[in-house]
Amino acid sequence: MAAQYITDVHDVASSIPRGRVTTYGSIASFLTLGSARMVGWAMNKCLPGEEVPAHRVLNRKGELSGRNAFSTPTLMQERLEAEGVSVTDNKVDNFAELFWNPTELLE
DNA sequence: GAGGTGACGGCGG
DNA sequence: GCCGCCGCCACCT
Repeated sequence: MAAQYITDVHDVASSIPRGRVTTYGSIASFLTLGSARMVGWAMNKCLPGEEVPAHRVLNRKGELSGRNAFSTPTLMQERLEAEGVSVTDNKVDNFAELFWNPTELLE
C-alpha cells in the first residue's frame, strides 16, 4: 500500500476547520511529500468514494484551482460559501485570515 | 519500458 | 507585481 500518503492527505484535509482553508504546499510540507502536486493528485485520486473537503484546499494564491475536478466547476465555490467563506473570481476572500496551517494539529 | 501530464511551488527575469 | 521556466513524484497512455 504505497498510497499511505493519500490517507494522510485525506486525514489532514478532513481536519481543516469548517470555514477555513489551506494550501497544497502547506499540506505537502506538513506531510513532507516533497511536492505539492502529490497533494492535488491525492485529492483527485481520493475524491470518488471519499467525502474529502477538497474545496477547503486551495493553491498558494488562494484560488480554487481544483474546481474543475469537481462534479461541477461551481460546486467548490458553492460549498465554500455554504461554510461562510466568501469567494470572488474563483479566489477566496480574506485568504490570509481564513488560511489554516496543518501544523496547528500538533498544537 | 519510456514519454507526457498534472487540483503546485519556488525562483528568476 | 506579473510572466515564464524548472523541479517535484506518481499516474496514464
